[in-house]
Amino acid sequence: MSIVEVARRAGVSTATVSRALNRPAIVAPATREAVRAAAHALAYAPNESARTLRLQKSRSIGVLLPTLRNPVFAECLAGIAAEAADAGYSILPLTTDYRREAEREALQRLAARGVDALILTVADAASSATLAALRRLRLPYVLAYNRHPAHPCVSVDGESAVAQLVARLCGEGHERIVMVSGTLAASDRAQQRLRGYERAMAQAGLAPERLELPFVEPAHELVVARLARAPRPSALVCSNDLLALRCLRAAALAGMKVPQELSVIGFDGIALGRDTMPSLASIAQPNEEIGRTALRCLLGHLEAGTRPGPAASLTLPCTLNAFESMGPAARRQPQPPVPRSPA
Amino acid sequence: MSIVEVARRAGVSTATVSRALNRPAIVAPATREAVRAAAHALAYAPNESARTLRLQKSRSIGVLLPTLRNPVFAECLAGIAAEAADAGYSILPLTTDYRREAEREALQRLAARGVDALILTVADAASSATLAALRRLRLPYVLAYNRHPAHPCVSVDGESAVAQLVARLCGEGHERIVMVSGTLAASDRAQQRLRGYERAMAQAGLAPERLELPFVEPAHELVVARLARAPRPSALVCSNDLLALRCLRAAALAGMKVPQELSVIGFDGIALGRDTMPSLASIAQPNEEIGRTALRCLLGHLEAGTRPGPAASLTLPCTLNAFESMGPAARRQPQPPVPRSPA
DNA sequence: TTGTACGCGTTATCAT
DNA sequence: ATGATAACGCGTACAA
Repeated sequence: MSIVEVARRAGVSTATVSRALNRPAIVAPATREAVRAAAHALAYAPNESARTLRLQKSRSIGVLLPTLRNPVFAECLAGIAAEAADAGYSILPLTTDYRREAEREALQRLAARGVDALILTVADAASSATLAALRRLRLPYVLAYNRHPAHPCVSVDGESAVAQLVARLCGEGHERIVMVSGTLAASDRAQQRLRGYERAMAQAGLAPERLELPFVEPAHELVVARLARAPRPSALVCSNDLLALRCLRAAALAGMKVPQELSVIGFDGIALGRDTMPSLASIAQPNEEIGRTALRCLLGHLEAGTRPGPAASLTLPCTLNAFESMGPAARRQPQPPVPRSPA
Repeated sequence: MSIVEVARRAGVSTATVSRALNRPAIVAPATREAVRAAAHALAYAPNESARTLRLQKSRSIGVLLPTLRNPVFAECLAGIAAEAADAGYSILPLTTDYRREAEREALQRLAARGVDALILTVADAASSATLAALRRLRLPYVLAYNRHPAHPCVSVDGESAVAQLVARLCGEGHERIVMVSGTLAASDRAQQRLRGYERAMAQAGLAPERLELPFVEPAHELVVARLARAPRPSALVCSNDLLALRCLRAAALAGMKVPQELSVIGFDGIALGRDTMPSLASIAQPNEEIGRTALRCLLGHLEAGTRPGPAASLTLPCTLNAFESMGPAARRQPQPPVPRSPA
């Protein structure tokens, strides 16, 4: 089913077939149609490997993500995949499970596969050996979620978003706000969010407090234990939605009403947060849009024959989903009950 | 950075380089080491496109899934990806968003990319035009989640699992059990689960009742409305966990206590179900294992030069996660309160 | 044990 | 407007 069969069937040379299919304008209408008919009849599809070898372009994009078990990255990949499909590109996804060695290996494999460009989320852009290796390969790339002045990044300003959130919480009377995060070493995003929290707390003159949760295990107990201990927090700002969901459960286990006695806010805005009870307040990132944007950025540069540099970085807006799990702080002194009917 | 440079640097022919790297046993130890040193020094990685063209094998597997937004498929893909990485294979994932036309297109693209085999989840195996086209391509493939006697499938027996669950619920006093499902046309799995429900209800002499929820929207209102109407259900058996989560929320909105007044059971066993309040009871599928198994099955056949047939089908066990959201039916007649201390 | 030469399927260059 | 041909990088049959 190669171009040779099509050529034979259409009674032309292989060169003409190639031209008729790739640059229809430069062949005679009659031959063009003959070729098309033959190709259609044989259900001919050009062999992409041969094409890649010849053109030194694979029309494929490598994607390096920490995991697909976190809906954030699954959604991002969905965005990348949709946009790639539209443009006739394929994607080669590889996950690292947050292991730094895995990043290097994956990069090698993607390079060998001849991807035209890469979208990646690394553990820590500042210290990444992977990025150093990537620069040497001179492959176009864009980071997703990571933020670093030396690299082209499609990301959100998590630090400011968290700072704004904390400021808002303070404005609503919260004084005991605890930041819940996972293993900081695994994610520069978590570090940025923590910075935003610390900045806002300092500005409000409040003492910061951090609760670090082990990565894999639900670990509700740790949260429950903290919630039971005085001074009890009035708000939990969580580094991501998966943690926030666990905090919601922990609050229930600890017997604290959300949001009356405790506000819980996540980060990511995963779709499932709309279905919980209470629904999960969260700083929502446009995950799918991050993927789509990163891919479009790359394609633009590929067409132009250039590579995205730090100047190509884009900061997408995140929005606060002020859902049910957040509210103003409970008053310190309980008020008398509101009378049923106006006096 | 081709094999030519390595050959030059090692002072041998390209043929020797190829042999030294692919079949080390048949070259002299000294040359072998020289070649390895040169390859290492140049960070040489064989061009996969050239290799694919020459060998007519791409060491890549196409993966066709409905969506990545449902954690079920994201987890499955993670399993496929992990197993593929171990075996030195790449994966090319494409999603269809439950659109049947998209299945055909995707198949064409995967074939053009020269994948060695395919793993796919189609809307409905019985009526799939995609599967017909696939057979004509003579590409090895395995269906994941789909179940059909004419195809090799890695799946679970959802029908029996739901039937058993319903039987158990009946045994625990439930009499008003409603099945909640999405658009049936989009998924033969949902149809099978419904059959299991209907069978068990018939066996118990109970009247079946189905609540169909529109696919995308949360649609809590529909569930709330049904919960408010007499006769109120005592149990909701949901076709998947995403629906079940919504039912959990709907129950809270309707003021029904779970599981005391209403049991809610899902299907899939997504990881997030452990973190909700109450935790989500669910018939858990081994999603990741389904992916891994499908891939291993394919690789085994690729090695043997054969193609999996219907006889290669595997049914993996699913397990009932009897978490907090399910319990025995409330007694019809309220009992007198239990005395605090024994008489 | 190693080297030479060919072909995998495609597209671009250069003739015609 | 079309055809012949070389080249992309690799693995292998065959020759040495």
